[in-house]
Amino acid sequence: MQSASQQSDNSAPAESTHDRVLLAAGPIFAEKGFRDATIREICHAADVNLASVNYHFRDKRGLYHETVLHAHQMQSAMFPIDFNSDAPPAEKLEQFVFKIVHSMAINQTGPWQVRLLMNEIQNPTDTCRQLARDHFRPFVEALTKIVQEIAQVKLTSFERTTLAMSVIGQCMIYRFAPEANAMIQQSDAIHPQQTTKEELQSMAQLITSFSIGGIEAAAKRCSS
Amino acid sequence: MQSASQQSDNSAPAESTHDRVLLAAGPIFAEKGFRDATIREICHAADVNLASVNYHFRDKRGLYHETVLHAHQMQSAMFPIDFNSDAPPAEKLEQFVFKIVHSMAINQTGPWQVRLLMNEIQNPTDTCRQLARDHFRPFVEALTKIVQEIAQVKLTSFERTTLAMSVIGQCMIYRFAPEANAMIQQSDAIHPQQTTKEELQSMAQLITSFSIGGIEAAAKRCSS
DNA sequence: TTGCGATTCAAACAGTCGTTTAATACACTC
DNA sequence: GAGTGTATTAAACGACTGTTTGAATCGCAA
Repeated sequence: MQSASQQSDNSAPAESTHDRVLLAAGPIFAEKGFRDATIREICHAADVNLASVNYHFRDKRGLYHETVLHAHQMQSAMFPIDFNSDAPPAEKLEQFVFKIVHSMAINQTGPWQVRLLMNEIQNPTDTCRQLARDHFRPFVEALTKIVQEIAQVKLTSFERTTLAMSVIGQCMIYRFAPEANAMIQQSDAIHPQQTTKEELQSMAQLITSFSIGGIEAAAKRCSS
Repeated sequence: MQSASQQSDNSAPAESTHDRVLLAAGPIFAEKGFRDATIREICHAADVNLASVNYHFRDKRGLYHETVLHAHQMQSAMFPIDFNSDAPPAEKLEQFVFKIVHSMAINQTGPWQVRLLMNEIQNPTDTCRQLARDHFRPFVEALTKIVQEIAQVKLTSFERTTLAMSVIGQCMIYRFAPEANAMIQQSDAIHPQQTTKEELQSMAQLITSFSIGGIEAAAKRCSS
């Protein structure tokens, strides 16, 4: 197998074959999906031999698996969040919304990391199961707690989860189908292509206000 | 080309080859996606010759195109909506939410029509462009008008659209990634697999309450 | 029956894919 | 310099894909 690190220098251009393939695979898997991306194209982009994928990653799925995990940790590191904050719940909710919205809409089509993770979520493999267990579930559970705090009245498990999903749904709708979104809103200006930082900011604030008002209204309805 | 209708009887078993292929293709395209579905599998399921697809639909894409359009009109006919109702806006919003939620969660994995349309929306072809122009856009515009009515204060185009998308996002989040959703909520009961009619009902009511409260709260924030 | 267009059929075609193989080059120890 | 395990390479393999082809079959009018 691979020899950990044989290069002693840290010069950027001299990456190992392993890493060159991993980096090249990301955008290609993200754009074309697992099936339509070909090993030949990836190896060509990485400028390595065709057999490299099978040598370093066992097979195509192995490469895909590592690519998705790598993409997630890049994406996750860019937007850390404090799960144990003692800020008021409204502020914590704002943090969550900002994290999701910003991590999803950095630039036009979204970075390839986001597209890759979206594909994996929509067409999940074992990789997604692993991510769900280790990252997504704790995230959703933390959000659910915040929802309960904002609601004031005691909610059932069903109500809590539905409201939390409402918050997440608002943030993610833009990234689930960006192309179709652009088709629908077309040249009507709005957020598709090239969302500015200011638009992103006000979008997140709108969603936060919407969510807080929504949770309170729904909770009032639940208690009666 | 095909001879319109050569069969005079309406007996169910004797469908034309054209229709048998169309019906068989739906669930297979829905489950496996365009690329992974093979015309050999479709033709085998329809019990017709391999060359039938190319004869009746030109090529694989032609069959896919017709299959998606057919799926949409089946789905659309099942949940009609009154665009020109003069009911109070809150009631109209409730109608919209009910339509989306119900049309998306009929049974566990959703009917193949929903899956097929979701795939097309998430990975759009020209078929999606056609649907967006003829159906999705008018739908979103009608919803946007309702949002404006509920908001009371005059909203900008950006605000209107963002709030309308918030409503849609809440409804669709469950169907964009049903498998991943199940992974996250796992055995925690909740709505994934087998949503009952009652759950669906209360989910739609929760989302409606959430949305009305959300729109009012966001609008109040916008006007200040 | 004969002729004709529409449909169905078995078979093959041409291309692409992931993977394997066997030979080679490399880095390093003894 | 011989030996050794790792890494890279060009070439091929075998399987599967969408599509085409040319003959066979059917329904039906003249």
